[in-house]
Amino acid sequence: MKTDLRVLKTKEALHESLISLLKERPLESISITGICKAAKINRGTFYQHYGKVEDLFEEYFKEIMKDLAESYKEPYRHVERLKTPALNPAAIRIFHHIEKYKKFYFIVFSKNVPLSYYYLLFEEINALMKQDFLSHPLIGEGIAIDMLSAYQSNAILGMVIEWHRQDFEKSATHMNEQLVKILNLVTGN
Amino acid sequence: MKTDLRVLKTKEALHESLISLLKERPLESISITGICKAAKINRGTFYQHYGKVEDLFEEYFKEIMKDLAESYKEPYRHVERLKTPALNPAAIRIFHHIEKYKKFYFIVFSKNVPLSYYYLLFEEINALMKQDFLSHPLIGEGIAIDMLSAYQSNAILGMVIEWHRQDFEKSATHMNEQLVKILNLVTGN
DNA sequence: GATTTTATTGAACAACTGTATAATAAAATT
DNA sequence: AATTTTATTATACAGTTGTTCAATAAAATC
Repeated sequence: MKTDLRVLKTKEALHESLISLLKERPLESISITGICKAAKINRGTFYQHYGKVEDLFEEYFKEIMKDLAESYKEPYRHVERLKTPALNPAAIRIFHHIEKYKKFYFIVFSKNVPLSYYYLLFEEINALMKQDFLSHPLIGEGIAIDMLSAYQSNAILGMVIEWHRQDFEKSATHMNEQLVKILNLVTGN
Repeated sequence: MKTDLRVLKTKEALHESLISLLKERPLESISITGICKAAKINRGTFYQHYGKVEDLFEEYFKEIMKDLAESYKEPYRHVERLKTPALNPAAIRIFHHIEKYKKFYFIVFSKNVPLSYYYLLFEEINALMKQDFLSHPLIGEGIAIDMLSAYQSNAILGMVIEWHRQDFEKSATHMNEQLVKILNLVTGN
């Protein structure tokens, strides 16, 4: 009794409708009425599952982030582990993940979108960063581990913000190189 | 011919109306119609200056951020400059500034608010961070200065996010201490 | 102080929002 | 296969949104 087929069909139709509308115009100009018309779903049904257009996008965005989460499980073949505690799987994967889903991250980092998308991404990276710190007990005196991981996670997202500001022109590999250089600089090369 | 008195009055009335409504209910539940009724301003006049409720809040938020910008001009009396390049005036002042305007930053960092507020804060800190890096030419090989400053600025905002998540319970002074400790750790104490 | 400029008002309109209800259709359960 | 449960639909309604327009009032300019 978990997933009624009708609900699955409805959500699928709404998802596809949103995606197809997003190819034509920006998120903020898309109305609930418009999505429902395109999806041939009653507007009342939309409200049974979501409250606003952004909630629908958020659900879709979570799907995309699953790809990020799963990519951690792979052994990191291509990048050998560096001595710095900040360069962990989260950091290594994030740029390539974003590059892969460029189109969506253009939206996720756009001005008029709710802060909640940013938080979703932050929480994902932060959780892995924290986990990595906990398994490397080399951390220091009187520092709240939550603060440290928030610091490091968001530092990487800062690079993503700058990357987005430059329309994701640089490659993910280049971003990783920049990160390594910054970490080497900051760790006192 | 710069500031028509009527415009000033209108904006002032709308600002005050928004602030007073914010004391009762959250930003997302406040309508343009409601603000205008309370301000005794015609709704059409609102649209002459803003597009949505969030734009009005943004204007108010910019006023508050002027306080942050101005606080840099004071000599930093209370904190002696540390050797690390990351601890600059921006970093030093930010926590106290946010503590001072707690109520507004609860909104600025809330989930359903547009990402643009976050960006405003980021840009403010980032500009100062960059400026500080440029005056300290000790920066390294092949690192884009924009990336480095984005990294450092947003790292600090990461701490603010965690701080907000804990309802700003810790003091600004405590946050500054945490920052110094993290920088000492990361710089290789 | 008279004139010009322009912001504000009030009204009206179509579209969208958010909510509710009864009827229907499609699943799940037995 | 019959029954029960529940998601979807169709419809309706009051309120909000975004826009336009002529009339008015308040500033700026001369």
